[in-house]
Amino acid sequence: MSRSPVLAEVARLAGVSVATASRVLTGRGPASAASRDAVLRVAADVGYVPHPVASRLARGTGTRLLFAVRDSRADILSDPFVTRAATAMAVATEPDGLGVALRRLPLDAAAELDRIAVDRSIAAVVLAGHDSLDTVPIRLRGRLSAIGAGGLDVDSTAGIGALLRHLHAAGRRRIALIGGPSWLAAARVPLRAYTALMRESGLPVRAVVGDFTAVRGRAAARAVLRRWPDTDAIATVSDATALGVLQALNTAGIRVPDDIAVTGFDDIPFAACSHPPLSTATHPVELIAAAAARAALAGEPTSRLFPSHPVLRATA
Amino acid sequence: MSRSPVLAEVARLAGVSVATASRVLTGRGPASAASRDAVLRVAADVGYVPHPVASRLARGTGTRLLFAVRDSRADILSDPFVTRAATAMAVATEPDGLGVALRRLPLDAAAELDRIAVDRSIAAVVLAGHDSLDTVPIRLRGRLSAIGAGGLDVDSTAGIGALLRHLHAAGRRRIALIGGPSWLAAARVPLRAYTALMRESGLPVRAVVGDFTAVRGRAAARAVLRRWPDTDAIATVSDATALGVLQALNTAGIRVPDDIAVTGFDDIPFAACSHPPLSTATHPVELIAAAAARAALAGEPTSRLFPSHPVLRATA
DNA sequence: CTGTTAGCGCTTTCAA
DNA sequence: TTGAAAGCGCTAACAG
Repeated sequence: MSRSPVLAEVARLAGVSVATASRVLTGRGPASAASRDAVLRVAADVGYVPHPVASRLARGTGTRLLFAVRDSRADILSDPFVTRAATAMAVATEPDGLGVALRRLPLDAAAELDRIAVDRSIAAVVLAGHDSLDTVPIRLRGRLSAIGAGGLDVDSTAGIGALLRHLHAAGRRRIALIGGPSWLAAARVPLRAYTALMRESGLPVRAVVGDFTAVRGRAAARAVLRRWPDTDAIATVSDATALGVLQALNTAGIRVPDDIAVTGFDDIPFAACSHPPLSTATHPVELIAAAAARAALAGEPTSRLFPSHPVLRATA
Repeated sequence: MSRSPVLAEVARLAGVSVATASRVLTGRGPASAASRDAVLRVAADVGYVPHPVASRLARGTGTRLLFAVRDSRADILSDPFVTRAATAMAVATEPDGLGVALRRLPLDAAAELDRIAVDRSIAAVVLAGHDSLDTVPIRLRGRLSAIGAGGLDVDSTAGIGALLRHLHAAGRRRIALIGGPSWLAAARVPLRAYTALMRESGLPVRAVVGDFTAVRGRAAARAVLRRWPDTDAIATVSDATALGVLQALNTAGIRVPDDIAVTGFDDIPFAACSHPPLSTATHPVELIAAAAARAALAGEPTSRLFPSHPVLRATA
């Protein structure tokens, strides 16, 4: 078993120069039909597989897509949203010979971003949890995209809106919201939607801060009950939070949804396994992640909203 | 803002050749204290960051770690175990300038493995769901490791054993097991442990096949009840399965753990959020994944068992 | 211990 | 449209 065939071999066998072979195989630059055919046939014959590393070195682009998640929690990289997204990116970039790298960034990410900008092994960067793309190093321009905050995001205004309207239609009139952390600009979107809707319907605004974890969800639920004992619905912006809420209500002997309705957000795989099964909104996390990866690699700072569909199970 | 400094610059500034600079910076090969100091100082001064892509091209090693998961399910790549492990690998390999790629392999993976073997961008491969490493292409030798099946694995004999003993001590005498899929060699380990323990204690063997999903867990639970109506405990080899079991029992009006005790396996983040909270065994998935990544990269076909600790919550 | 010299495999001017 | 040649930035013989 010999070494894998290289471009030079293909070129020689096809009777053209490596330059021509390269042009044909990459699709960049001119080539006559004759040489195109020859090269393509030989390549297929010998089972030529290009060497992405060599190609990227020559082109000056990196070999990995960095998924940089800004968060205050040290364990954010084991958050289901992050692991799902990272995995989807790995799948999406695999065919290009790229790999994905993962890094948590502290809230003040400036220094870290500078370091990333000079790392020539990084082809592009997908940012999550960042609120202003204006402050990123210029050297990163043209090779990054963002999830959330003005980048690729779930249409949470519509999503939370639909859930809240459902609660309202079901007769709930004292609806609390457990939102996202205050340092996250993207968390303001669902909060605004909630506030506007409550005002509009003449309902009280009962918002507390959450952090996308079940632990915080439990605590937040208790806080809500203490502060507004007559609450009849708790909406959240994350399934994990909602599961925490469910637990807190269960142990407090409060019936769901009879006494209090609960809604999640994201429809993680186990949302259907809670007791009662969680009503939530489903989001194409894998699609979003793949789109973010492509946008970063293409250098187009895409801004796009993905649909949020209510999934009504038993908690609301 | 100019380009990042390259090795040649550092060498020139330090008054040595690039070869020496390379030796110092990579730590391979000799170097006098004097040149070492000079190189290191200059490198720090100019903020030299090596170019992993160039280095790996020169060295002939790839730039990504492939996590190849063999499974019959098309959606296996969104399994929590896979996403957790992949993420952990991305974190573990990030400092080396590597990225991770993810691929599902069909049960008959021979052709796919051959293709992987000729992909020069792949530095190493971590296999999961594979049962015999003897059949992998020779070209992959020395750069792969395996999770499960004789590679890096959870000590499921001990883990399942501890859970079963706990059930037995709690008075359960008709314990069923929902195991793993039959095509997976690694699934035989917990099954053997279960069978041995049941025989030893003079208890009936009630084993059915599962596939690590909640959906299958629901169906399997119903099958168990139909076949052995007096079952008083259901052990599983995956939390997802156990959550499915819990659901099936809930809807059947069977009380857990009063009527039937249930145990999971893995302690996924949401195991604590089920109702009742799931008793299971906790496993260092991230540690295992990181170790597998290191072993693959180091070319040492490690075989090691990781501890499984019972986490007794409310279902058993 | 050190520098010189070839590469690693591909891309991309540039001149023909 | 094509080929020669010069890199991309680093590593590793090899001779000193």
